[in-house]
Parts: sequence; structure tokens; C-alpha cells
Amino acid sequence: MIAENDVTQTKPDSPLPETETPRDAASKERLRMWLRMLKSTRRVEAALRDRLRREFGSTLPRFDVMAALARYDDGLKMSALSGVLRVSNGNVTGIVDRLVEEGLVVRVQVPGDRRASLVRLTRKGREAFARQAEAHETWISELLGDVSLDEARMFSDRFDAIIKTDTDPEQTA
Amino acid sequence: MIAENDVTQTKPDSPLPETETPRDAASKERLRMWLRMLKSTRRVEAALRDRLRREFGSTLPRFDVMAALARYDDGLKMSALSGVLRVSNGNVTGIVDRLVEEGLVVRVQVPGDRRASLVRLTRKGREAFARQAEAHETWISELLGDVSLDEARMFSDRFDAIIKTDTDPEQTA
DNA sequence: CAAAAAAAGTTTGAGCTTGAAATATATTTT
DNA sequence: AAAATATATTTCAAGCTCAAACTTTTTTTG
Repeated sequence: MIAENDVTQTKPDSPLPETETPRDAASKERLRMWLRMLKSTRRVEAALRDRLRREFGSTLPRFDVMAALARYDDGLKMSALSGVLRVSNGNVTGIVDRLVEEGLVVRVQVPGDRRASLVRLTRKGREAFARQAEAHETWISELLGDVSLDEARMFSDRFDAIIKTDTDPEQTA
Repeated sequence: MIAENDVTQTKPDSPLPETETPRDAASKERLRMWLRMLKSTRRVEAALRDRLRREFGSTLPRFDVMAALARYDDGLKMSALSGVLRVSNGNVTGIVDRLVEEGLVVRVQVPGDRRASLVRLTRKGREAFARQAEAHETWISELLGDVSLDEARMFSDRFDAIIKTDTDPEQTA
């Protein structure tokens, strides 16, 4: 919103501040798009949080952590985990602490290195995650139900481009 | 991820669990799309948070509140504010408290009703927001730079559809 | 090898977020 | 007028989030 006229315009056709260069127009349209993208994402996220809470007594961050661990049978080190999820180290500590309390994951000492530990899903954790993941996929299809297969593919590609535009380290274990 | 075969399939052509109905395919593709959409949104949000913090010592929630207030010269009641932003009541209380401390907004008593108060931007708040909003638009264009005007329009429309699919009260002041 | 640097994790402090409970005030019913 | 109900907002507890500070351990290097 707001954002006056653009000083870098090449053709000052009109002297009024209401002048709109093509650059402005694109900028405004991208802003509009972003606001809608943010709103859509938040809506879907809110719905997911709500269902995860009601139906599984869990949260999205916990789900994210378990999803990451589910992809690595050998477990992940804390630093690798926060790297994969792209959240801060300290953040993951707390979430894993709670998952450990509930018996969904374990911290296994790494033999050679007394600093590090591998975080791994327990059997209970794997089972809980399997149930949640299945529900999760169903919810997404429900929430994005009117997006066709082809359209979804198109969107995925476009989002990939956006992701790649920003710096994308994407480190592994 | 995970999500075994779909029980509701109409044609059990293959007895194996690896069977994939068109319904499965679309479901998986939508999940893929959602994960990318979430990732993109988080990337952009993270970038915005970072810049807002560094350049203005502020946060996205504060910015959101100020943006909402900027659209209502007469101010908004707390309940209307949380309604517009679609966040909990208690949430807004804290954010507004901090904005008041910094002199960016004020709480004005509503004449007829001693329960309610109107939250309004101060001059300082309006000026701060104007600067932030301008930078914000620039950042968005930077972050979504390779999205063309037409493409942005298309995305906007599509997101609108997603938003409309979920319940959309959108109350006003 | 000892000092310095780097790496793995945790802790801390401040802020955001929610849902539920508490408070206060208004309005409606009885 | 008293009681019940509705509305406006705050408080609270639990959890998520980050950046920065801090331990402990390992690796590098002079």
C-alpha cells in the first residue's frame, strides 16, 4: 500500500504524483500477488494447525520435525535437522525436547563425537507420523481441492523458481 | 509424504499397494505444490522479517497491524483489528501495547462505550509506516522479481480462489 | 603439543501466537 | 431492579521463533 510515484521513471508524461510507469504497475501487481499468496498460505496453515491440534494433539513444527526425520532412517544431527528445516538451532532443541518427552523421538549418542547426537524417530514416532502424514495429505487435497493436477504442476514449477531466486543452500546430513 | 493407496478407488485394477489412481496422482501433486508454496512463502517472509528488523527495528506482525490501521483513518477497535488480521484477540493486545510504548499508535476511548477503545496511528506512526511500506513494496518486487505483470495477475486470481474456498468472514469496523 | 579456531548443542531473552479463562461493561430478559 | 446474556478486552500458560551468548568438544595450526 501507499508507495508514491517512482523517481526512476523515464517518461514524465504527467506532472502529477499519480503518474504510473510500467515499472510501478508490475511492482504493484506483484505486491498484490504477494499479499494474496501470504493470505492463502496462512489460511491453509491455520487449518492444518487446527486439525493437527484437535485430531493429534500436535503442532505444525512438531510435524515438520517428524517429517524430516522420517526421511532419514539413520537419524539426523541437531545441526543437520535445523539445516534441513531452515530454522534456528535453539528452536529445534525445544521441539525435540518435547518430542523426546512424549517418546516419539530419541537422541542417540554419536560414537566418535561426544558433542553430537543423532535424533531418530522411535517406533511409536514412526507410527504416529504415518497416521498424521496420511491425514495431512487428505487435508491438503481438501483445502486445495479445486486445483487440478496440471495446474498444481504449473504452480510447483513456478514456486521452485521463486525459491531458487533467493539464496538456497539446502545442505544435507 | 507416505499416504498409502486410496480405498475409495472405483477400479481395483491391480492388487498391489503401489496402485495409483488418478485421484492419488492429483492428491500427491497438490501436496507437492503445497510444500513448495509453503517453502516459497516462508522464504519471502523470512527475508521480509530480516529486513524489517535490520532496517527499521520492527517486525512483520507490527507491520501488519500498522498496515491495517493505515487503511482506517478513524482507527479500529481491538476486536475489529484482530478480525481484519484474522489473529486472536489476545495476540493483538500485546502487539498494540508495544506499538503504544513506542508512540506509534494510541488507544482512544470510545465515547459511548467504556469497554471499547479505538486504536489509531499517531503522526509518528503514519510516517514510520509510510517509509516501511515503500521499502516493503520494493523488497517484494526484488524477491518476486521474475514474476511478470500478467503472471502476477494470474496468480492473484488463483490465490483468491483458494482463499474463497475456505470460510471467509472478512468483517469490517 | 599448546593455543587458537571451528563445530555441535544448549541456554537465554524478547517477541509472536493461540485458546481458554478472567474482568469489566452493556444490553436484554424476566 | 435483578438476573441473565452478550460484548470488548486483557490475562495466562504453553509453545514456537530468532539472534546472541555460552559450554563443551574437536580440529587446526603455529
